Amino acid sequence: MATRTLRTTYDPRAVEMPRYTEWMRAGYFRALVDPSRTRGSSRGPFVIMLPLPNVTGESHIGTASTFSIQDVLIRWRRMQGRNALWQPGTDHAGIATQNVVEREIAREGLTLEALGRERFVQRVWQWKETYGNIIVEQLKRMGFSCDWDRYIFTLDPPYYDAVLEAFVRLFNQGLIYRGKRMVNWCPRDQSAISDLEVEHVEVDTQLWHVRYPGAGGGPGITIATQRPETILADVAVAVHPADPRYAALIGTEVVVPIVNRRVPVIADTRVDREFGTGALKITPGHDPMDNEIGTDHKLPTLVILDPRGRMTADTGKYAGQDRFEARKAVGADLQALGLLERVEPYRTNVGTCDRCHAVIEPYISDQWFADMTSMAARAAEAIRSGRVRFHHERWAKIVLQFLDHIRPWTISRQLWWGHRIPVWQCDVCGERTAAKTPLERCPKCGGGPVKQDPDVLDTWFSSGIWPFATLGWPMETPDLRYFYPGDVLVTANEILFLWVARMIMMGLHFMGDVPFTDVYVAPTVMTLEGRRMSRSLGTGIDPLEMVDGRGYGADAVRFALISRCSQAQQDLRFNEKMIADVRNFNTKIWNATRFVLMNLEGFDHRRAPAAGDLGPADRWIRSRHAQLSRAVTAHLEAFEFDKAARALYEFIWAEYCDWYLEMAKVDLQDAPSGSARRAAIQHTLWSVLSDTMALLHPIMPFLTEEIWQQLPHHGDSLMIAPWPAPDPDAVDADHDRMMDTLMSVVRALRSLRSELGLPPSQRISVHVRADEASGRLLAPVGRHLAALARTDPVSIEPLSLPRPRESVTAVLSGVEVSIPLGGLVDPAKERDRLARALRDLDAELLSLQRRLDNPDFVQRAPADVVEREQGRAEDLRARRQRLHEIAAALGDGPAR
RNA sequence: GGGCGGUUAGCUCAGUGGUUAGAGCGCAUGCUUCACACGCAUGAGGUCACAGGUUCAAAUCCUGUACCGCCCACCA
Repeated sequence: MATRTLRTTYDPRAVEMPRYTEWMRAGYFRALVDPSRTRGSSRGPFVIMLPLPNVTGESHIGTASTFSIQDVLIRWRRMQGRNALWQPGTDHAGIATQNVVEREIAREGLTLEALGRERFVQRVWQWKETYGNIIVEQLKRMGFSCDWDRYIFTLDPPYYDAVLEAFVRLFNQGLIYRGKRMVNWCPRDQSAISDLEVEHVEVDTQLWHVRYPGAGGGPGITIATQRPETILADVAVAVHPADPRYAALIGTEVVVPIVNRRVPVIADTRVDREFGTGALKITPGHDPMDNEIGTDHKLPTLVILDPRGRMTADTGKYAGQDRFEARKAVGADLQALGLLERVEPYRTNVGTCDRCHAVIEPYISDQWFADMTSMAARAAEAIRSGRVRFHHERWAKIVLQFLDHIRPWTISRQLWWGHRIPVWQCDVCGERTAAKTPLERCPKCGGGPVKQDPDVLDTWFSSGIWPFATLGWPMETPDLRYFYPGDVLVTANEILFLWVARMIMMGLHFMGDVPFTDVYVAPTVMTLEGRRMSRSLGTGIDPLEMVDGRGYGADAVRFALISRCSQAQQDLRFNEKMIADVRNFNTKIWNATRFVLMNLEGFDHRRAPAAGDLGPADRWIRSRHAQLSRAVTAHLEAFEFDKAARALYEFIWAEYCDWYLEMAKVDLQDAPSGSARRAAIQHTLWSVLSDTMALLHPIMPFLTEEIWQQLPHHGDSLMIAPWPAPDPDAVDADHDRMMDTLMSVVRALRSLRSELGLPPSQRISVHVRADEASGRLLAPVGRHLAALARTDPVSIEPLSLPRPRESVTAVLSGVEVSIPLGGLVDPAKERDRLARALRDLDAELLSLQRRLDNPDFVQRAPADVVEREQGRAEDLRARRQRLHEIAAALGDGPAR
């Protein structure tokens, strides 16, 4: 073939997108039911459900990292021959999307009310058509090999139908019920949210100490509160029954300031005597614990805040004030009344809405709840029995903790964008009926007109059925039978409860089986300072900006993230430099390929080299490659992506490029064109590089495909090439040892050269003297030794021969290398060098000898360990002896 | 308040009982060595957070302490 010339740098921008288009066109991402590839077989299905990004989503380093891991798994399994399905889609993301569009219409001076439900929902659809594909395009740009033909949006009609089906079934099973409860209310979003959507944040606030005078004119009781505005809704003051300070007051009445309401002093063990004054004001309308206490003591519930968090009309002068405004106003009035004893600074947690960050209001309202108790128990059992495994396994404990303490799930949202709750209530008899198709009349009383519930479902309710609803459920489709249950779920730890736990619960409930067997929890990507990456904080790295803006390419971003995804860490500190480093790695691979291509004239891959035609370097790199291939596969199987990436990096750079290619240069010089020997070298250059590209492909699909296509004899895409099977026969301990010896000799020579200030351009003559074993190892690579150390041709002589005079010598195990310098040897420097070498050797020998002199060690340590240490000691003593000889020959031997 | 993780070279991290603890980056020195200066070579740099303990042997196992981070939690 003709020599190809390639540029010395690789431009990912020029190749990545066109290549992706080609893959798409070829249909490589597609997964189809194939009964001949049976479940559980080596060619059977392998399924990953993409953690569906929000339609409002944009490229984010966190998604880039979890999705890169998924693509590694999918591409690797696909190459292994599995029928790999990566199911993509996007989430309608109820509150998030509604907020975005609400802001949009607000800019036009419109409000929700003015627009009306139907027109608003239409607007959101319009918005979705315009912007909803951004995230999909970004995923494609990263090279992710999802089966886009199967792309699903959670409000697509079939998926919508599945969501309603799930609701109706749970409703009819009595697992969904309606109730008037205290829920987490977001005054900004005007909706209930679930416990999991509340983010607790630490804030500095104040603790107000307020006196409630006794109804009979006594001093009364002083309480401590963070929320003086809720005093208006107080219905009691509670103290601990065993608190001597207040024992006499229990059963008496005190007067709530401002509203002058007489309320009882009650006793309840839930009061903490240590906190504040030990007396607790009871506000059942605005505090969860007070609500419980109020219920138990049959106290009335007063409400003084409206759904927007403003004081209600019946609060007199405070009516209409925001809760925080009212807090100050009430505080001032208490002060004026002389009932505010003191205000102290106080640090505490407040609940905020995870979408809009408004402070959550505990609020009593009518909502739909799902009772998850039995589902959680089954999910917990599945995890405990190992049917679902977590990586790292510590996450299992955390999920179990959640499942073991499961609480009712508030599933209704007072929004317009989402799956509308399929419940119709009869105007006449009040009966509520769940049905997938709209009802006209009440089925209970037969005639009453019905109205549909106005609320929509929690977004996470619909994503909980993602693993099977995407495959056609509730219909028994071939897809569902073939692809469910799936295999791996890769996600960030922040949605373990919101999503992962719920998929396990729903999968077991509706499908009778877990949705996946392995959950890999990816680390959270942080800045170098340990701050969360976030666009709003300006601390983020935008992967797309790295890929195209900075020109590093998708491969570099993927490798940089994956090589640092260790299971042990829950954080991943990351910066742009790490991506730039991978770009350098890519250039290195690219140039190694150029070198290989330049040396493939006349190469025919069908001419498999005979064993005798392979040189020592060829055998060594084939041996190392076989070991690499085994290691990479094992690491991927163990979800150790960082180790797989590092093994590849190490092999390519430090073994293939730094040593093998340099040695191959020597071999190519020696092997005549057209010879079998030359063909063997070419075959090694080509096959090791090709197979390494295959191993690297799941992590860096674009560069590896590009090189695969440049290398001769690869017709089809690397995407569908077989995963390299390690060749056990290639593993060659003798040649591994040979190279170890060669490397240490070469390094010793380079080190001497550097220390003596001999520039690389200066050829030097060296004497290598070796004992029998080392001599045998070095003899076949003498030419390489000379080339790598840039010396005149060397002959390997027996160690028993005398050292050359007037030379400097490095002493290795079984080998000595000497550089004759004639009169240029500086005895002082040389003595110094030898003294340092001796000092290191002695230190090592000393600690070793101490161990060997310890009878406990010799008796108790395993025999092989003792034997090895004895061997080492012997070697060290021999080397020390030689160093002493050299020093003695110099005269004025170094002080011991 | 409960739970979990981390602490190893200037930085980011490997290293889970057995050589004198490693890598990449950064730093220093030298190099237009015919694939690559986004490179090559050589080198400096660590009392493995601290204190106890177990063991013939501890960065590694156990206990405690400190600091950093995360999750859960109705002490107002």
